[in-house]
Amino acid sequence: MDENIGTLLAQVSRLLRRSFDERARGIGVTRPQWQVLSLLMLHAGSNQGALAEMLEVEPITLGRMIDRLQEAELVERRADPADRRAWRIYLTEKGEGLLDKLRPFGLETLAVALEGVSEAERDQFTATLARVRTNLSRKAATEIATNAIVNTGK
Amino acid sequence: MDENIGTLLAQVSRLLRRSFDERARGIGVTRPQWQVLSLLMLHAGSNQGALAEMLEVEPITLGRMIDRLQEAELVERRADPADRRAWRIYLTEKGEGLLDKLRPFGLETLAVALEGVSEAERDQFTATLARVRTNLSRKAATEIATNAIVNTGK
DNA sequence: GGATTATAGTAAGCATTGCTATTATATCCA
DNA sequence: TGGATATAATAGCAATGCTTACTATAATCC
Repeated sequence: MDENIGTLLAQVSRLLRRSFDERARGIGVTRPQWQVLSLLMLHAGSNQGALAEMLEVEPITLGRMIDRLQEAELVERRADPADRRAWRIYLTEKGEGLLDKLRPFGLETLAVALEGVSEAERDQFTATLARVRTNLSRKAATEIATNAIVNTGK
Repeated sequence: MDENIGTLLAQVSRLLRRSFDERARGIGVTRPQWQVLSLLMLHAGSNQGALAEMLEVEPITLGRMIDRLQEAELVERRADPADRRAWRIYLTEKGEGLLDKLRPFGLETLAVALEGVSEAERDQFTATLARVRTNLSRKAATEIATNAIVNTGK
């Protein structure tokens, strides 16, 4: 009975990363790096704290990923004109080009992972994952608490 | 649209680890270490390769976790009498005692994570996770290929 | 029986991730 | 306005995890 949900989830997450990394190895980008690049396509100019929050990692974790991506010339830090503590992060042209190459690897990894899983099951699976994320997220916990106070104290 | 299943899964797995580690910090054991200890309760005397396979990690990864658990006197390596290359891994008494303390933390973490997820949804979720693990596992891939040959060449 | 091949485990090196602590800058409030 | 507090980012340490390379031992095959 190792079919504990937590263990299973950890295993699947690791296998998924390994599967993507095997495919993308030639390109020299890991899955977490790819996720940062993808996020930057949608949220160019965000600062490190905001990106960390979107990815549910600690700011220092994201900061070091940006270090490496900057070293590889895939992203660049630009000073925030309004806040001298903060950096704003942008994809470089090289980074944008790489994203186009990586997309097929992501799709292929997911296709293999979800083979034999119906459309309905995928939707249900995504919904449950999203719910669990909300349950565990520090940000969500705070908001829920705040709402509770607001609602109770109406 | 960051609701990519892969990203979501990685986030949830990370949040789950963080949540468990927050609870178990005082005890000085991380979630992956706890998983190794739990596995040893069911499969005492396994060698490192077998444990690594059950956890879907590489042998070297498990070997170093055993190093640390042995250093903490939670497990012990005994020489395999029939194979001088191999170690057989056993929980110590201290390790068994710790497991009893950790179990509530694991249950609490999972309870928080799955709040608002019905029994049926949990079963479906577990089933999908298990399916994805099979799809991504190297061992499974080999077995499937083998079965295909066997079945085709009947 | 002896060479070849396979298996168990370890070593080195790197990336990812977290914790706590620290620095620099903003913001708030009295 | 000036001190307290909050926020953005970084530094150091430790654990996890993978790849490649290596050693020691077993198993196999001619």
